[in-house]
Amino acid sequence: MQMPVQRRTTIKDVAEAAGVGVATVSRVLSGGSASAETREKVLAAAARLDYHPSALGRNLRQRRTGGVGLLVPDITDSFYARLADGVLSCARSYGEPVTIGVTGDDPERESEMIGTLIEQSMDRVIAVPSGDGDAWDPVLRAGVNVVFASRRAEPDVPDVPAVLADDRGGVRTAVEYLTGLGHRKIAFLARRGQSQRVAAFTGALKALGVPVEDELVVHARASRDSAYAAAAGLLQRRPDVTAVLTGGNILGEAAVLAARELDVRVPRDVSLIMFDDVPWAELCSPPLTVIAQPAQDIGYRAAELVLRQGRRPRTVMLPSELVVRASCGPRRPRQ
Amino acid sequence: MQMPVQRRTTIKDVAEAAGVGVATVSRVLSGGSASAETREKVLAAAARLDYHPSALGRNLRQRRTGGVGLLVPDITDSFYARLADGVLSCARSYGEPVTIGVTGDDPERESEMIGTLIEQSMDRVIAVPSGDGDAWDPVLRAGVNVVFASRRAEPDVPDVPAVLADDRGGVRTAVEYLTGLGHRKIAFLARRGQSQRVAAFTGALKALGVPVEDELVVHARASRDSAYAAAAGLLQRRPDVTAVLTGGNILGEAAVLAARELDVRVPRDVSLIMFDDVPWAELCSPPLTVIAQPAQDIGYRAAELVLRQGRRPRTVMLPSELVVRASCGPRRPRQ
DNA sequence: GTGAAAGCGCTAACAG
DNA sequence: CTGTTAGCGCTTTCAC
Repeated sequence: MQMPVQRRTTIKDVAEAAGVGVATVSRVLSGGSASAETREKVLAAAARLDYHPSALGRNLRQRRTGGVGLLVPDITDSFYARLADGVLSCARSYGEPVTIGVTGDDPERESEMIGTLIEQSMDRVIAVPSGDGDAWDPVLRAGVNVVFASRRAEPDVPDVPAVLADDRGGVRTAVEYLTGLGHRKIAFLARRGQSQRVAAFTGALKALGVPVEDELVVHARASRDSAYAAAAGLLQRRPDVTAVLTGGNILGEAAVLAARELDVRVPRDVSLIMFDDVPWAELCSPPLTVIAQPAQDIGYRAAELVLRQGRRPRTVMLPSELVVRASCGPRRPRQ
Repeated sequence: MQMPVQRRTTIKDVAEAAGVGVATVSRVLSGGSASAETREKVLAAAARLDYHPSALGRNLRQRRTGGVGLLVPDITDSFYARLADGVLSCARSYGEPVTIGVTGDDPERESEMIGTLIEQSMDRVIAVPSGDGDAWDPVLRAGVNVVFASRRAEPDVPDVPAVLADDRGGVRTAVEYLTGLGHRKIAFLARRGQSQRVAAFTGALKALGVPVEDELVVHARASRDSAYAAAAGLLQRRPDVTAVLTGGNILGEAAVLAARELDVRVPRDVSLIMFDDVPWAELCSPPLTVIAQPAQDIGYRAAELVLRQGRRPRTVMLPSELVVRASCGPRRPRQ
């Protein structure tokens, strides 16, 4: 049994039904000039036939795809989900569809997705770049409008605006808070590619006269497993560490889990600050002190930047904020 | 200063460069038959010119859009994020882009998004339907391939396959577990539209000979605020309730928060079971007992259904599982 | 103010 | 095996 597929109503059908030319229909429907009478007829016919203009035809003609592409490392990560939500929400108000791609923070996969996007003639892309800034070169030359969100590419791509949270400020505040509690052996659990935050971290330590140990900066890949391994490894290897700062909420989750597993008490044995606020930070035991970032705003602003044609500001910096809850305490040597 | 936008390389350019006709290029690139020599020339020319076929042209010609549309209530909800991740992951293996829309569980917004999708000529859609089954009628008649994920529409739309988790089984197991612990006053915090689960809930109670009180089924809207209000309201209004089952993780979050705020201890004063397992359920204090659903699988399977052309099974049911942690205890009257 | 016609980039007939 | 041709549905000159 075959589903009775009805042929799509086209602009031509409407033109015939209204007794006018196709050009007129097009004009009326896109707000061009037409006599009141004609407009009336066209609108009536369109409504009667339940006509929906085909984005395909329009886009082909205009050599561009409506809609925006969005590339995030992991949609399962609450931070990126909120960022995506911001993008979606802004795009909706422009009536633009958004096509999403997950890069897994893998430069190769990222290029692959970029390929798909330009194949779709997407001419506006928001990305949390995972990889090689060079990968963006062909895209830019193809005239695609790119905005980076949450981080820049490395090496940096000039001419691409970005919407960022103030990592530096966040890290500095956190480190000051921790040193204020007496901590000296502070570790940083980072995701690969968070060199920005790592730099801010070591910079903050130096500024406060705390010696920097390279070994206390630990890198993990994007996956939960890798995060857990990194966290557990750190806690076991360095019992002298009394405070940990994590570069993201997946890493924070891993740190809490690892600490619990290894019977390291938070905040008694080690203080913990996590990058990015998530709903569960408050439900956690103990409730986690975090560096909150306006994930949703970042997405929204990035979408605005890419959707609003006209002059484009170079870069937008949004504030981070230290939200103190109960995962930090005064330094008490663990061993 | 104007960005030097280079005109897109078209199939015609490649044809000229290779000294063949456009049809030949098309054939070679889509795996049709051609002499080894010609194929060579075409491929070389394509590579040299960095040619990427335009999906726009192809789709217009073929009267369909590659790619699949995905409609979820809230991408910020970890369950739907994981579902989306499953879809994305499957789609990627088919090389299909996915366009995502957030419905906010609002039928009106859902219709709006459906409109956008058919305007894009999307001919394959995966949806967690929020509303009116009737809204899907025009879509189906337009020949769009729809698969529902995680729930069906109401009133149900025939001919639309669905990938579901076994709600019924999950609820029954949970209720049995709770009654086994001695609980009789069990409340169900539901999102609007979860009539399936509510029915399973009351059904399970009846089967166990526990009297059903309508007032113990509380409905909330999709937002966190509404969820919190519902949870807090229930806990205050009915101090005789000793166990709560929540229809989703946002509601679970709200219940934990409300209980904490109202100084109701879990599981001492009230036992709590949440629908859907999320990473933070384990980090919560106490760790939450949950009905786990294979969110990612649901998405993946739904994508498979919609992408694999050919015979389409009616419906797929995936198992739910009760994961016992520490949020339930024996009944102890609260007042 | 309105219609006819020319494509946008591609594929599928249809000839050769 | 390959080239020519006719559109897919739409917008946009360009005449009238």
